[in-house]
Amino acid sequence: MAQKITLKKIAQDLKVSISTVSKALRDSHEISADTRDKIKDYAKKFNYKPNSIALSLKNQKTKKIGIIIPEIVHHFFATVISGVERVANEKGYQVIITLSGESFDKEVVNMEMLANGSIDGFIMSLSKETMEKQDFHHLREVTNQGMPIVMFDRVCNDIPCDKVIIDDVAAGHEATEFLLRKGRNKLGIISTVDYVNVGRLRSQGFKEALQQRGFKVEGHQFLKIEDIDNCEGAIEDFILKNDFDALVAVNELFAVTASKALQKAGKKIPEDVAIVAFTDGMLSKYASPTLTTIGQKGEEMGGIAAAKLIEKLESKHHENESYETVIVKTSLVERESTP
Amino acid sequence: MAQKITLKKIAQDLKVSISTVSKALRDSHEISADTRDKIKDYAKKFNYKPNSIALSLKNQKTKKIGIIIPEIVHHFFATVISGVERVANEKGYQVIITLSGESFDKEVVNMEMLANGSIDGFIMSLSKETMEKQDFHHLREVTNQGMPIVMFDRVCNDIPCDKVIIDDVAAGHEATEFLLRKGRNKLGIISTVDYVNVGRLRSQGFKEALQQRGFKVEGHQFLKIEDIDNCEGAIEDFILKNDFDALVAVNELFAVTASKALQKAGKKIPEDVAIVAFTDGMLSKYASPTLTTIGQKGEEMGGIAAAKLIEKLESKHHENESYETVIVKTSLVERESTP
DNA sequence: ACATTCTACGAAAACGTTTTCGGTAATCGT
DNA sequence: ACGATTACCGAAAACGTTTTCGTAGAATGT
Repeated sequence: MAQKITLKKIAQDLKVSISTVSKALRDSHEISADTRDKIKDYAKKFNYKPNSIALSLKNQKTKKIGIIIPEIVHHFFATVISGVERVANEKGYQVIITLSGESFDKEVVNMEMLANGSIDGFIMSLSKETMEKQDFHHLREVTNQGMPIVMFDRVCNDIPCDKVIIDDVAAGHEATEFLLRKGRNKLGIISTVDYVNVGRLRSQGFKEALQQRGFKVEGHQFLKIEDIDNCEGAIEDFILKNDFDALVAVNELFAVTASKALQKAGKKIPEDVAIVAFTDGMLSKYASPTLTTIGQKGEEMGGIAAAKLIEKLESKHHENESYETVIVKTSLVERESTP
Repeated sequence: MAQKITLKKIAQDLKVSISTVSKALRDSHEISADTRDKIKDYAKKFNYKPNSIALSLKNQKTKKIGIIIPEIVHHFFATVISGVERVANEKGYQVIITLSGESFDKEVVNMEMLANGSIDGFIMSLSKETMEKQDFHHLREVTNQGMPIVMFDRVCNDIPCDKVIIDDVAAGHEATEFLLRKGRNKLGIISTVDYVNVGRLRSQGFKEALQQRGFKVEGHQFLKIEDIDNCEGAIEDFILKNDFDALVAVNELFAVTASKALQKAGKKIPEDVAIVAFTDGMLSKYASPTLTTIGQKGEEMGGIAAAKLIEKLESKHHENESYETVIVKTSLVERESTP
């Protein structure tokens, strides 16, 4: 009903110029106390708030940061967003979210839409398809225009930008070493296909830990899942065909699926088989038995990513052309799935 | 590096006017084929994309919709966002997300920030504090300015707007009736405090179903949880002090917590105690035993909310001053926690 | 009394678009 | 050959800000 109030309208109603209104509201010394108060009262009465679009256009910055992630219905990504939102808000920024749905094309389209002035910078985690194709032209285009990107979790090294990751190799190593110290020696790992960084790197850590302890590492110890939504069959096969006494799973879903398959096969957890999962979320906390996991610190990663991006945005342009990769420390949370 | 290219720059480089460039790019018949092609080639070469901020300012619409939800680290809300994002994107809209963190003040602040021209309309679910205070002035202010709101899940009736909800009473009824038909007759319900709509209404459905079947309904059958993060103690008490043979829980967390407490107490599920939960998510699917739940259709709700909002936005202003409440049908998914 | 400094305000540019309105040629019709 | 139409292009306004600059009158200094 009541149209949005603008500087112009206030100026007309009060018979002063637009400049005067603007200055009065910003407490300029150029304006007499009388007119200043008059204008401020009027503005408050009609609940004036400067139009952020106009400000964005004028200032050439939007105070918005764009997020592109594969999925939001995924606890880890949700925690990251939560962290980004928290520190962004603290610094007066808002967050625009788009979802790639693991599709390269949608990632490209979303980037183009956001890069046309809608935002000041990106925080993103690459889609599976992008990782697979290794096609990063859309990222390069954006950085070439001078728009900063901070990548997290699923990153690539071909683009000059800050990155926030966990040391997946070290984490895989830690999970494996933990199981070895518990006296287990027939280990398997349930991972993703290799083009997904996290899967490959955690598997590598797994391998290194075993080799360091002098164990032989063989192919049958590795299961690489392609379709995360249909993993039951593969996992069941995997645990039945092998005689593991401990499993590492690169995410909760694989872990709980394995846990169920094992129990169905009459194995006791953790007595017969111990399990360590990644990505400490709901499932780990509430599965039966609860799962020992390596936490991925999504909230923290999001917060760091946002802080780094905003720092770049607010440092006087170009000055700071160095890029950093922050490695977030993981932490192992012991629960019932390990002895 | 390479500065963003604008109409002005193209015009300068090609020695024509800005208007000519704009028209050429939009295939105006006023421009000769020669200059049109020349301009289009140049624009394509430098990857020109119209600045969306400038467009927003000119058109007085941003093609963005704002979402305000209590938490994003919550499967139901994540699915809703996913649905909103999907249909919004289909219709050329983008999504800005802010989190209230269940805080009234943050909800107000976020609304004010977004209402200053950043978006064309709201989709939101109220924070717990807002429900408790029953203070909706911020919503009224926004609607008074002519900005449409669509509320979902946690709604209020004091504001003229579209709403998307599930029929919580009917759903509570359905869950209860389902258990009764299975022959159970000592039922309890684990719910939230009453000012949270969904808890109150589902409890009401529970009550009605029992009364319809001629059962007496007593206070000891109801547990109302205040602090969702510390519910174990209360739930354990509840199931030990009562001799239930079936439980309704208004969310997954309560259900799985109860399930664990019951098993710890030596009860078998579903033989001794059956459980029906709400909000079909990860936990229901992967708990042990898996949980029979009433799905909340978050994705669908989000999609409907977005569709209704965009419809309002694109109907010629003011014409359509009627508001609708869409009731999304729930569906019961049977799993192991019921016989 | 005259030059100088303040005080208080307005005009206008700028951000990047789109669109309306004119205007200048050239072409057409007769 | 003369008016009318057409093809093609530019100027300018508008969206809502902020900011630089200009300037009128008043106050001050000598």
